[in-house]
Amino acid sequence: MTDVQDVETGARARTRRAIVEAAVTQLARDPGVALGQVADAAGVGRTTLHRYFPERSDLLEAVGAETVARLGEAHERARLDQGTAREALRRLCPEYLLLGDHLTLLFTEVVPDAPADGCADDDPMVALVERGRDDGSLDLELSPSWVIGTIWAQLYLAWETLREGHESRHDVVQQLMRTVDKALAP
Amino acid sequence: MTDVQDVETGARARTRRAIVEAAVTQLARDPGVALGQVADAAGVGRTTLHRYFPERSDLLEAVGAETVARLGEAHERARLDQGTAREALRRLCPEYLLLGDHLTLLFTEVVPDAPADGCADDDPMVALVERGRDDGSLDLELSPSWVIGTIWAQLYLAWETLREGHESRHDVVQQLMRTVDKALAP
DNA sequence: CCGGGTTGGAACACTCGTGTTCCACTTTGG
DNA sequence: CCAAAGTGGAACACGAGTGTTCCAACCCGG
Repeated sequence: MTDVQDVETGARARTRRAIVEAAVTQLARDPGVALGQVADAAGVGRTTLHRYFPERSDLLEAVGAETVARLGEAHERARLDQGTAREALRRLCPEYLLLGDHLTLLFTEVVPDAPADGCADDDPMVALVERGRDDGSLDLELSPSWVIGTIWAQLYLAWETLREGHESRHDVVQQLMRTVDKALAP
Repeated sequence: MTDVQDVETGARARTRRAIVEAAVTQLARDPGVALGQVADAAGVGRTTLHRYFPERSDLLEAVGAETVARLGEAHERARLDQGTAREALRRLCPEYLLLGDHLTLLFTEVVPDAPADGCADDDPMVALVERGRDDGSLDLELSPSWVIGTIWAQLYLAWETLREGHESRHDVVQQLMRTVDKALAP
């Protein structure tokens, strides 16, 4: 039983990581990118890529797993269950922004079975928003799905702005927090 | 000299419109959609589609022109130069929302030379935001490009929400206006 | 030093979308 | 009613991406 999280050392593991990372970058740029281009970006031959991921869908699955894992880490670091929902949200946004291209993948849904923008029932974001409505830290006139959608939309804007390179991360985070906070406060 | 805007009547014009409209819908769903699928959606043969638009780029160009035209009409209807910038913005949002799938095309930039999210200098949106910063109806701590980005991001969210069909247009417009207004007010 | 593990390139067959040509059919306007 | 315009389908060549096989070269550990 070779689990997804094998011994992440040695040549094989290193090659595998390189391919997945390159795939994340390239897929974020163009969802229909050719596998040969991913291989080039990873610095490996196309043959090698196919050795690790026989079919395109296998690679997409691996990328999805990686994204989900990163998402989970972000949730942990943000300690979502501490303080009011709004405070938790203020910790969560910068963490999400660290996901980089994974944000693009989540937003454009190029990846299979990755939790799309607030569609999963076990999404911590859903629970967080529910809590925010209870503790009065969120605007009750906005539906939960709209609140979640707004957060994702602004996160995407923040990441795109950052990727363009015209504004510093500090400025982007500042404006992201300000916008989200004002929009969602009661 | 057969201009883009011919006598928009007769069989040819009707067929042409059907193809372009189908292309807008299909391209919004999948930017890499096959031309055969566009032809099917338009209710014409693939041969006929190629008769009107010899190459894929020709169709994309026509779709882009259509989008730009619709955008212009929305700008006119919103009477951007009347009242404060914030008032104009409140008229503009619902108009933009009427653009439907064209919003998706603008947002995902599948179309050539269509003014991407606030990248064009002659974009009325840029002028509007400049005015808003002058007349004090917009938050000065947010950069102009962030303000424009926020508007587009929320518009896209609104359209996607509407397209899902879980909320009425009235509710969506209500939440869109409330969110944008709160986020961008000083 | 040697042998297994790993790699990359060449070559191949296959699928799919594209763009083209040709021809028979239907519609429409004079 | 009849010719011209418009249409749709079949068939074709072509290119690009995919997935596979085979083999020579390389690296690293025992």
